[in-house]
Amino acid sequence: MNKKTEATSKTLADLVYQKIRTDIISGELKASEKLRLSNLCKKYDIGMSPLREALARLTGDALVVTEGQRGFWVAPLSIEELDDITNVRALLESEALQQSIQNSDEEWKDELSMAFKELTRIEGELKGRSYDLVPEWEEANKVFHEVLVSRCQSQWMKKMIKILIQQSERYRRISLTLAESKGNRNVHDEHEAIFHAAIQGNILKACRLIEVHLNLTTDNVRQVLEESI
Amino acid sequence: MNKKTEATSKTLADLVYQKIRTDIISGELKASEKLRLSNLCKKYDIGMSPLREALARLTGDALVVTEGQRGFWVAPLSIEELDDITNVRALLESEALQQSIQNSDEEWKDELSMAFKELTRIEGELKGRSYDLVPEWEEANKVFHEVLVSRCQSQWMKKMIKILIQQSERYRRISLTLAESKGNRNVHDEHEAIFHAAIQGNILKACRLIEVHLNLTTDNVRQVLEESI
DNA sequence: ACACCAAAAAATATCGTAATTAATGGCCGA
DNA sequence: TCGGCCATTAATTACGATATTTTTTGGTGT
Repeated sequence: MNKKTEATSKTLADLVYQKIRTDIISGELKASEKLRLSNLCKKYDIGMSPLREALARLTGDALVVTEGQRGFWVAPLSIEELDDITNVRALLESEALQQSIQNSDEEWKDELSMAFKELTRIEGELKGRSYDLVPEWEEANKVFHEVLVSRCQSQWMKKMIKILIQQSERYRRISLTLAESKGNRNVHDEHEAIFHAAIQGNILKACRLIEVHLNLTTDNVRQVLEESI
Repeated sequence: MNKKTEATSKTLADLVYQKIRTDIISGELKASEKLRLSNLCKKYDIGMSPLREALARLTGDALVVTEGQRGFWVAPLSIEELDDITNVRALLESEALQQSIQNSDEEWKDELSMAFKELTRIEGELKGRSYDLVPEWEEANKVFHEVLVSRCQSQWMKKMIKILIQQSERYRRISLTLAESKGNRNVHDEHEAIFHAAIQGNILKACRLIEVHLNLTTDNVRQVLEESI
């Protein structure tokens, strides 16, 4: 069907999987929305086979739910699940951070410093404006959190954290489209505190701080969600 | 193709997903084995479409791995991963047990007592023979562990524990086909200790015991695996 | 004769389309 | 109003076409 799909070792199923995942997390595909296969075929310009494969994989990520012979839906959102996700994520991410700090070396500290510096730089350029939905900040924020736990040796821990972050992101992104986030919070200071504790090897403090950080983010999201329901 | 598939709200993709999963966990499909699609079509008497869907879902469970245009393989086994899985499982399962105990009520204690009694009964009937691979014992063991964490409110915790148990099971089952497990261990006593601690609401003790229990099982499996590699 | 590479052939995975099967909704009669 | 029946819609699956990877083959140079 493609004449010379150069530089593409990926399958169409892969590509559409990523596209749909992005669209669910961004909220373009709305929570609980029915996913009609023929519509998606047109929308993503693709056949049934790769589409179904992609949806099957998204079901594994809990971004899509499916029922017998009745089709697929975007997974619903709920405040209960948001809290659940946050709790499990805090448990896993603080454990991963602990291990990461225990395995830390100079290289890690350099990487972390650079990630924090980059984040700070972007925040400076935004001069007071909200960070949310600014792509560069989103990316730098993601990198900072990834580097934090990067020295954790457990592949399974990382795999699960990845899924949970995906879920959190969906809640956060969707809450941002519903209302401007309340500015009574200094995310930069939270990051800075985590950064210093991590660099200093203060495991307990770093873990406590990251748990607080996750919970504060969730508090924001929950507030918006509660109002909008 | 089926005239009246009554009592079956399940799709073919569902059925073959379960079959293949069972065969991977039991070891009938061997670790790292290449899964040739046409072979599987014949073996499970099914078409490509539902087969591919099933494999996509199994990829999400990390029981199958896939690479671009090169197909599917049964996920490989390694001692490193076994240890990884055990550690994460211990972390999550002891947290879940803690929550379960905190939410415990009389009904839970009854259920747990019954599950333990049933397990004990079956062990009595086996009179010294190894429990492993005896279907009734396997089932009762599974039920006991499930009831233990059943009052944990976190759906995500349970979802992840389920995946990890699946993985552990694969390692355990496969190690049993490689060698008779060493009998220098009293699984019944371990269960009994966990049971009593849980019933008495001794959270710390119960959590410590279940961690030890998981690690002892892994020690057995690791021993067999090390020898056979 | 042997290693190395290129090109053809075979095997296999992937995908689009069409046929099959099940669920849904409306209509009619009780 | 309540079922039951049929038409419509949609999901599921089979199958055939295409693209990709792997293996084999044959040729070339050392």
